[in-house]
Amino acid sequence: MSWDRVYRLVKQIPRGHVTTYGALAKALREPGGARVVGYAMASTPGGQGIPWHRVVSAGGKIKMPEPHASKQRRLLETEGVDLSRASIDMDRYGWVPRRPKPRKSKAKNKPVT
DNA sequence: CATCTGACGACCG
DNA sequence: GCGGTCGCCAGAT
Repeated sequence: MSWDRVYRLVKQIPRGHVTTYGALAKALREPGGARVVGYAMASTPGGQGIPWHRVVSAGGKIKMPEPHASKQRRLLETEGVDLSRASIDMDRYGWVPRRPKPRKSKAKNKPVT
């Protein structure tokens, strides 16, 4: 799993919606790589059009060192996401990332069956 | 090449 | 419902 894949998925998040690190990881078939996704966000070059603020932790809660947390909340509110609750209403704003294309590493020709 | 860290997730108390 | 611990994968040193 490369971060590049994560970035690509995050960029697909529609405005006004959010997803979770785990959801992205699962979308990439890496259920245990949730932290890798988060780490990828932390490493976001910035200015690359990557809406990292649309990515929250499981349950729709924002967990991250300030000042990013505050900034994320403000950005989400700007997109119309209701942060009034203790956690974001994933049932309402939760967006499920699509499978980009589960490429099996190399385009290895499958020997005729 | 081996070891530590890290925008996390799930479970236990 | 909240805080602490272990496990997870990939990168950086």
